[in-house]
Amino acid sequence: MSRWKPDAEGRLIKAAITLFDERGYEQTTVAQIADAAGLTKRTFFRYFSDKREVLFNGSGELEHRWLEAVAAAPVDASPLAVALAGLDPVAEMFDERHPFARLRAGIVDANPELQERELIKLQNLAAAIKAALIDRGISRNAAILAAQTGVTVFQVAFARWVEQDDPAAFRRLMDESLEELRSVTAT
Amino acid sequence: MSRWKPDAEGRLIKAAITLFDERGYEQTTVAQIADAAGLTKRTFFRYFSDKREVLFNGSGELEHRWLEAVAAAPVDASPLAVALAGLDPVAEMFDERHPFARLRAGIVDANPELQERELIKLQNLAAAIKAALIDRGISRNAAILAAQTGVTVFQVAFARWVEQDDPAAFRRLMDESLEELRSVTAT
DNA sequence: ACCTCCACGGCACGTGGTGTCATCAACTAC
DNA sequence: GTAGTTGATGACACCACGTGCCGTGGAGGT
Repeated sequence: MSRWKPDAEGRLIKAAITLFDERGYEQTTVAQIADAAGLTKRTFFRYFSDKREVLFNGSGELEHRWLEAVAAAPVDASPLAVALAGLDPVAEMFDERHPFARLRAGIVDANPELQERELIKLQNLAAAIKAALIDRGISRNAAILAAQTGVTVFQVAFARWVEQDDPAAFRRLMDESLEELRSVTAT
Repeated sequence: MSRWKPDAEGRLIKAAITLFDERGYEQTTVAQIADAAGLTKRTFFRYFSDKREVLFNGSGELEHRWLEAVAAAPVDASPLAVALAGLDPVAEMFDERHPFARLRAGIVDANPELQERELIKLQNLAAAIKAALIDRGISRNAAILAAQTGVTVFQVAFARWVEQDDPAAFRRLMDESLEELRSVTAT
């Protein structure tokens, strides 16, 4: 028999989300999370660099998928089209996580610290996309703006997807947001 | 003779920036800042809600100026034009603060915590602009995208302004960024 | 002469986050 | 099967952030 129960990280995430949802983020202590997962505070910080990070487990996969799609985009595509190539695999990734995303969004929306973390994750994503665009020979200026615009479209569409009921609507909402952005910037 | 030296807040800000620049943000303690300003830790937290906030003194004025300009924009202006109306008074505000902005940008760039705070300030600004646009009768969707786009243009132009040498170039850099954004989204 | 105000000091406390060492099942080597 | 090694976790001490609470004493009014 093994010395410890398996999947310590998963247990911590599950315990954290449950407690954040029940009592709120600030009212929940790291020690309480660790305790609920049958672990200690010290172990929590071995898996997550800080208390917020336990809610941002999926951000690595998001960035990974997005960058893969960017790398696979046609060579003759426009900067914005390349940046937006990430939207397809990302939409696919979210289709099955609608209930979880809602729960998590409720927690994040209720706490400024978590919103800050969410924003810097998005900025890191934009920076990575920008670097990929520059690698493709796109100018620095166009790369920044295309990457930032792509992430903005994602951000807006994500917010809409969370607050409506159709889990499969993500891709459509992204297209709509992009179209609205074009119409706004055209004037 | 008065019991305390005047301008406690200003002394705290000055001491903080000096110490952050010399030793780095994380290596500087709130107690050290307060001590350098001839005050105590407790008093620091009466002026600033947390350690980061001492670097974000100007954000209130920035938002105020921007929103004033939005309110004063012509009734028939497009959503994006209204959102961008804030760029003029804001550019004017920054002309005289180029050296300070550089010093501050160096500190912020060296620390993720501070970048998070900067991002949420920008998001709050975008949210305020969005609300102002909605008040003017602009649709929710267009308001979000116009506000977010306006802030993105500001953000990009600000970064360029800090890294180049002409303190008066802000307005021009904003126009260039906007033009590049139009060209990126048009394709 | 008295009173009220209020900016600040002082102190205790909870929590986040880290460095360091101990523990002990599982795995490896022979 | 015995010995050594590895690696996830516990245990503990510690520091800095941030807050609640009360004390203090000059400024300014009556």
